[in-house]
Amino acid sequence: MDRKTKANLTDIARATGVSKMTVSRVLRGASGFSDETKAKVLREAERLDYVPNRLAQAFGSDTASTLVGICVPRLTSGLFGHVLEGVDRALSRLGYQTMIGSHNHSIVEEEAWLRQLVAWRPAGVILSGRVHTAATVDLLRRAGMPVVEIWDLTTSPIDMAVGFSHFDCGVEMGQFLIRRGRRRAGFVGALSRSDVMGTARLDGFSAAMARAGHPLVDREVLLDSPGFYAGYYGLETLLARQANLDVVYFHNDEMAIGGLAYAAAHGLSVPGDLGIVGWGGMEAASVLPRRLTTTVVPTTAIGKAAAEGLVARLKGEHCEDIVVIPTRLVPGETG
Amino acid sequence: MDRKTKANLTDIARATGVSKMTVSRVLRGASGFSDETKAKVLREAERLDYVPNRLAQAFGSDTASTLVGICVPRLTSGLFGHVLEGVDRALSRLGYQTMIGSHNHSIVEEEAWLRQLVAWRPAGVILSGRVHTAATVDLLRRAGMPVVEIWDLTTSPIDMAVGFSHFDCGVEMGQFLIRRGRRRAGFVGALSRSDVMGTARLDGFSAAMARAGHPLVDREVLLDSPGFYAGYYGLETLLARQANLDVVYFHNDEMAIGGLAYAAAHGLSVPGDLGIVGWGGMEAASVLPRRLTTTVVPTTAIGKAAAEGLVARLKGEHCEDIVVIPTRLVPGETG
DNA sequence: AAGACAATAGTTATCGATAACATAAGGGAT
DNA sequence: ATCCCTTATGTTATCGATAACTATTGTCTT
Repeated sequence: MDRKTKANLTDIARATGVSKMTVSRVLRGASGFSDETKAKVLREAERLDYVPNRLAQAFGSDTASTLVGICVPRLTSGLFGHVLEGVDRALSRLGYQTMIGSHNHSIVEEEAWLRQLVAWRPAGVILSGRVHTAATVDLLRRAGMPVVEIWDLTTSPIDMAVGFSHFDCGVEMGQFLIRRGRRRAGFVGALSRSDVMGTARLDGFSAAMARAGHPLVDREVLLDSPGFYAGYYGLETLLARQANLDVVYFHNDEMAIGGLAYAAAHGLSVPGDLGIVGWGGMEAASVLPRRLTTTVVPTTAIGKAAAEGLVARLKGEHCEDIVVIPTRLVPGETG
Repeated sequence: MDRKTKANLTDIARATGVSKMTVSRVLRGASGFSDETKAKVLREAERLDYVPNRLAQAFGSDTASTLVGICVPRLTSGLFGHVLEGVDRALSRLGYQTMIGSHNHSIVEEEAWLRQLVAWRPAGVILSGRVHTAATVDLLRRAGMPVVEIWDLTTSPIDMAVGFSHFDCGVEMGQFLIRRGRRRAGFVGALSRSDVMGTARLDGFSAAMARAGHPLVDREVLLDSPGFYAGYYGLETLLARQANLDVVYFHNDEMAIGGLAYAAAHGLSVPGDLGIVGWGGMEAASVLPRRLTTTVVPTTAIGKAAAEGLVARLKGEHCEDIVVIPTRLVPGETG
């Protein structure tokens, strides 16, 4: 790992007999050089396997960084994987690089990650959710870079926001279940740490049921990661307390599928004895023997829109502060 | 986004009345300053909200980069999400930042990503698989940084390798099914582009069946992403050609679950009429009414080992070139 | 008391690219 | 012919941190 293993502008300049400024101009595609010079420079750059030093570029100019950070709650979630893919594909197509982080639903960890990121003087940052520490917000304002908050919309974003309202997702599902005749609803969640977005769905759901005159009967919220097992055992615990629920709203589809597994294992007929509905729209949900009733979230589209909005702002193009990417309640055969 | 919005070493030096070299020494924790100076410097750094400029650090010293790149086939795969989480958690704990990329099973896209990465002069890189373009290998050798190839082991890694043998996974499953009395096996896969690792499993499986005297009867390989739908329709297509298979090995668990859905929808008893086995060990597989027979891959452990090995090498500590993270065939109730 | 040495500090040069300014040559217009 | 552009190019300074060197103390040894 010796210093000077790579060719730089000076090497190309020496090889072609022009100044390194001219080389820089050619390689950047700026103006001010003859076709002949351009050809010579490009030929030598190729021959010397020139790789531009982005550290030097970003360091020297302050506007040239092509680094974008994105922080999501968990990298293991199927939904965030798709968001990440949407972001990364859009960014790399536009010539940017993606630095990731995960904070496990902790805004304190998010802040710690952001401090590390800011040290790299990135061009912009994408965060998940709309709740952040005061220091995070302060850091972002002082950094003066574009910020996109994705996943949960807010009416007053730090800079830009792309996503949908988790509260409204809950409301919509509540209203849907009321229309389907459900009256005694429960909720099973796994709100590890402070998952404010999952809580927002529960709040919306709860509000809708209450407004319809049939308030939420009971809830079981595990301190666990919101996966299949948590859904299975969460439902078991809830039903042990409340035998006569007619529907259960789950934190997400993974948990709902866990709930379906519990129902199947204990001879409960779904949706006859009990309705089971989820949230998120994981692919598995639609290929189950009985299609899960759930809210489909356009994950990749959110990632793509966030990345493109960020880049638009970087280029000084117009971009809406708030972009709504609507979710879609898909009635299945389980609720 | 003005230049000079952030305090730098010179600002702290001015505020404390020492040279910026001394400030640098204090903040880096190097030696050569009094406790009194240290206290003053730290106080001012705090007061001025000093954020070190990693661009300058990495640019100036050539050994100080704390940037590590990782490229996986797809960010949307549940398995790679866990790998990524393992990598990112280990790296951020050790003070490194993670830059991601995905190449959709194309070694040409991997090369393009690597070219972008190398321009950032990263401390190291983690790649997936053991097949790369010649230019990729060349680029890596000349970059002179630690490289970890994960996921599929090779006996001659570019630098280091962490993972397991996909071929052996296939062999093991073949031998297992033979022991269970299966004789007429099929395979359903979705090898988008050149998924050499999926192909290696098929090859191993095929070899094991042939060696036992019961060669693979038929295979259906879709040009699609290896998800639930592909498993569902892949099995349908395969069974249309070969009615009397007694077991089907799927590319992965998602596809196997799709296959189970097809079997359920068409009145096939599993494993009575047909065995269905997968690969990967997604959480869903273990909570199905009938637990899927599959190979569990310790994804997070692979990510963690790769990250820690890379950092060990960066720090000049000893680290094995090849780290085997064994997979585990878990007999379920479907095959 | 002189020399050796450690502790604490400052000075200078450097990494690679680029912005800003300077220069030189040529081409029209008057 | 002079002036004023335009085009092509070179020069200088700069970004922030740090390696490598130098300088100044003060302390300890013999």
